[in-house]
Amino acid sequence: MTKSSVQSDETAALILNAAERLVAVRGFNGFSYGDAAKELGLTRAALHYHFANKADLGEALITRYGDRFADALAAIDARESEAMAKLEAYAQLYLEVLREGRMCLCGMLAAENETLPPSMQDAVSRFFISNQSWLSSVLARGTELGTVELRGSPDETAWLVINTLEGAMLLARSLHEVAILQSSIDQLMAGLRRGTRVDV
Amino acid sequence: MTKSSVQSDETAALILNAAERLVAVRGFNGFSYGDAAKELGLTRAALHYHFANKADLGEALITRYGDRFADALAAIDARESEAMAKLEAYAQLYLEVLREGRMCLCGMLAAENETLPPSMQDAVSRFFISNQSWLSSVLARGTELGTVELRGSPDETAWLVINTLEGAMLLARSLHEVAILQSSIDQLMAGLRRGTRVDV
DNA sequence: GTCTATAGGCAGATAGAC
DNA sequence: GTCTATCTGCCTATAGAC
Repeated sequence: MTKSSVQSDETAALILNAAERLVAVRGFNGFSYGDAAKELGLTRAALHYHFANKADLGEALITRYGDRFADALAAIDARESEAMAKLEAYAQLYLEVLREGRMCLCGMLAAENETLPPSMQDAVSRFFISNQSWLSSVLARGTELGTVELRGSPDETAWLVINTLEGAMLLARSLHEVAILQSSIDQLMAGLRRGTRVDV
Repeated sequence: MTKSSVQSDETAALILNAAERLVAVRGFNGFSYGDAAKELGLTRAALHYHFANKADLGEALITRYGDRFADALAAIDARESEAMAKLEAYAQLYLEVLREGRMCLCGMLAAENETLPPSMQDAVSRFFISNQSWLSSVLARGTELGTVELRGSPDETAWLVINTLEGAMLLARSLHEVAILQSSIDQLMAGLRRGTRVDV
């Protein structure tokens, strides 16, 4: 790999960093090449060299975000063996993003779905389906082992977990109240943990 | 009231109708005066006559939406006396909006929060707090009467309900799968209804 | 790779005729 | 109340110099 191509990759990564934060905070439609260029001390033309158009940049954003999320899930699998511990770690990912004042990138893009290029819509869908699939496996395994108690199927419950976390993030961020997410996580986990339910 | 002022009110209402749908589908940043004007067969200048600037239009949108939601909650209170029935009816409001292919107006605006004029941010916050307050009362009353069983305080659980519904709407809409919301509603309700929990 | 310059379009907003 | 015309500014994107 030549020096210039390394620099190119590094610049591309810096652009993705800035763009990811801007999109997660302001939305794809509230973000422009000019915003990112300004932050990086570059011109808009330089950004177009690395990402020819906004749809390309958007796709790259989602792909990298999805890859990073997949890595995080693999790390959780390597670190935690018990289902509830995995779920707690999963929820912590959302809390960390919120504490940076961001939305989940794909949660933000889901809101803007109707205005996104189809390639980005598809990438967002894949992100959620991948998360749901991981969660569903964790929930199914936890049920087998008796640490998790479901009210619906693992698939349905997996969606409930994602929905609750994404929605709680949305509300917590707009109300400037992290506790809104924290408390929803606590209640969600209490509802899944076997042996914490109080009546019949 | 003169005929012309009636026409003005009617035109203003038509503008709000078109704008509300466009914003709930495309977002405030994905919406323009031109979009609404085109739908109504008017010019952008005509819209500026009724709503001088976009922030004014946005505030009017939220105010009217909040008033309509408050009316719907009052109708629920008049129609249903039991807490779980009220909660089911509340959830149905979200399902109806989703079936029209829309997001909750304020859920959409919550995502775009950081790019909104402060007056709109405040109005969105008030909307959610008003909903949370109503839900909290319903949950507290249901607990007293023994039809509802909470895992947290009524306040915390009220946020959980809103978060879950907003998040489920967000995901269901972007994945074109109404069942994602329906199933989250079912699980949420099952978790609140006394006597449906299966273990201790 | 990054720049300057620019094209071409659409945005929000206003002025003034009707 | 609604129109046409216009201002101003920002946007995405490209061409071509360095």
